[in-house]
Amino acid sequence: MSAKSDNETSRLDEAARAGWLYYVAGNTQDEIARKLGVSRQSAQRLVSLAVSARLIKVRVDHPIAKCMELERELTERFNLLGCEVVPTDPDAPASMVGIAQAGAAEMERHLKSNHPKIIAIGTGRALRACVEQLPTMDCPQHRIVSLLGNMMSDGSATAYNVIIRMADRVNARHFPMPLPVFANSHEEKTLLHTQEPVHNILELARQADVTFVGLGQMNENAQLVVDGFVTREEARSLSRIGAVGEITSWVYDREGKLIDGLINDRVASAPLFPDQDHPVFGIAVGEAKVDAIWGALRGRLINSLITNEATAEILLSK
Amino acid sequence: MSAKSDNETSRLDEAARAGWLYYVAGNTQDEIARKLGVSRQSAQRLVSLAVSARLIKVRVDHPIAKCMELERELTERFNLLGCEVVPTDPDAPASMVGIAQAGAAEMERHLKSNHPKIIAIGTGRALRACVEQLPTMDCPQHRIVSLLGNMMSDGSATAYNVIIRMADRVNARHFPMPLPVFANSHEEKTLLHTQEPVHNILELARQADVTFVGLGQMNENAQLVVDGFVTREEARSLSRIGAVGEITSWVYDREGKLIDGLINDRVASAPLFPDQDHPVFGIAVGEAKVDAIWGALRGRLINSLITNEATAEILLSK
DNA sequence: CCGTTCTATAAGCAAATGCTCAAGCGGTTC
DNA sequence: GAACCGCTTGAGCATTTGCTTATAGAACGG
Repeated sequence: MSAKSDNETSRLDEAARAGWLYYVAGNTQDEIARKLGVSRQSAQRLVSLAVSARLIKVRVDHPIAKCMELERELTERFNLLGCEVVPTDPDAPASMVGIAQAGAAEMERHLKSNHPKIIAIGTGRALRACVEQLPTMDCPQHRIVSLLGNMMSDGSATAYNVIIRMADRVNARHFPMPLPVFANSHEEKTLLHTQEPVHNILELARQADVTFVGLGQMNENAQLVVDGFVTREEARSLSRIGAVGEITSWVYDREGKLIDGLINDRVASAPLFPDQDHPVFGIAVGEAKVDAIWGALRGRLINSLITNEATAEILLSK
Repeated sequence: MSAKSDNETSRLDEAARAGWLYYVAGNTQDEIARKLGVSRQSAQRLVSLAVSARLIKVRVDHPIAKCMELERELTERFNLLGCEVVPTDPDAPASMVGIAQAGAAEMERHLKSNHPKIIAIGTGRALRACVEQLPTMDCPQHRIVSLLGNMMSDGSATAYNVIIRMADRVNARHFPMPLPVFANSHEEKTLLHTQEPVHNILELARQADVTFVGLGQMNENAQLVVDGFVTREEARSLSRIGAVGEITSWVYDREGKLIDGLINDRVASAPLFPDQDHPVFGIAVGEAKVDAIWGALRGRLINSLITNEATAEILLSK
């Protein structure tokens, strides 16, 4: 199934062994070199390969008081099903470091279940980072369904194809959405949605046991603008009429209400089901996203949150 | 409940934060020092505290081919319910490093269950090492029951009081066995076992959902001899009539059959229930233990095994 | 068969890390 | 109030690590 050569596999195997000797058994790289019968440089390379191939998983097993407190406050204030707040690196307050690990851990919890689950996935930088942190596993019992297509209207694909990467890592059945992000008109969208396969996928998404989405801010730096789905001009008008964020391209205001008309008429993504019982994780960090997060929480477009300390503090100070 | 001062707690909190910045966010200790507003030396101390307080958990997430293969062979040959083989440090083939982590991970799996479980525990260096690796958690739903007392016949206690440490770490109800390891006679043992509280504990042990025991070899270096429960002379005679190992002080031969009479008449530990459906993990490493492990597996005194590569290889070459 | 390419090894160096020791600091004892 | 104890801090130093460059050998293709 995998295209890896024996060569590469045994190399990873050696790397795992070196990583084990280094991180678990506490050997120095010199010792590892001797024990494995290679040069110190090779040992160093093996260890660093083990790290970069994400064979080495580190977690901090201590409830950092501040983060716990923020989780508690957020959960209470927004009646969340789940909430995780990770420490912030003061130099990179909007970095995905930590968030990615936490998100991956949450995904892993669900994936490890023997009970078959439907896992719905949006797109975006945050989700991509999370999926990159997933270990390779074997989960044929689960189904991963995409909440939105990743086609431009001309048929070309966008960068953040999260679902393919995820399915690849965890070996699960997956259902990418064979649609553009935006239809050319409301009518076209309706038409697309009635196609049999699309209909099935939308149905799966509706039944998802757990959902993970990224949150986009709605201003001139919006991902929708960067990706070219929405013109700078459109973004400005959306912003002017109160849009603060988007989830799977559904644009909403500070109350978490979807904006009527405009581009929401043409969004081909699976509809959002606010206030359901199954967890819907929003994953986002950074001051720029605070309004988007706040709106999504208010309108219960999401009911679970993964963010960092700095972002959580701003959210709670509003 | 805990005797930790606020001071100590906040120090651990800082340590966790430093550990997070170091291991997860990949900062250097200089950067951490700056971000946390302390000297580099303090940062270094915090990081090393985080490690020594076992806040930092590292696991290698790669099926090392050799170990997998050994697990498969052992499982097949001895029809095991569970088997884990960890890499061996060539310089310390009988070291608990790795074994302890693997054992702790197995324990953690059971402890994390919401469903209340009865977990039975023996004693010994291996089990102690495993328990030391457990994170602190809160598991009031489970019951931990000791399979044997830890009293000398004069009432003094022995070193490896595993169950207390374990219960302490995971905050579960626990049932130490209020008995000496050996009674003075078979009659006394029978009498002791009919006492109400002892009877209850034995009953709990019988119902255990999962059991963890260490395996002792039976020669002049046997733990039973070291601890002074058995004289060197007795050990020699046991060895002469075929004893190869002991589990919770029950002595058995190379077929895994309990040795009739002699000290087995006086063992006050919970009886062994070979061939049950619930996992009974034996944890042991080292060439010296191979005969003991082999016998226990043959007689199905254990049905699951945690050991290391080197030991597994010798086992399979027999 | 030769040249090319790739990889492992070796040497060396700068940065990062871990450790030791002495000084400082707060509290306690006499 | 002086001496002392325990603990933390800061400085210096030895070790370890990550990275760069040079070289030798193996693998490959023509």
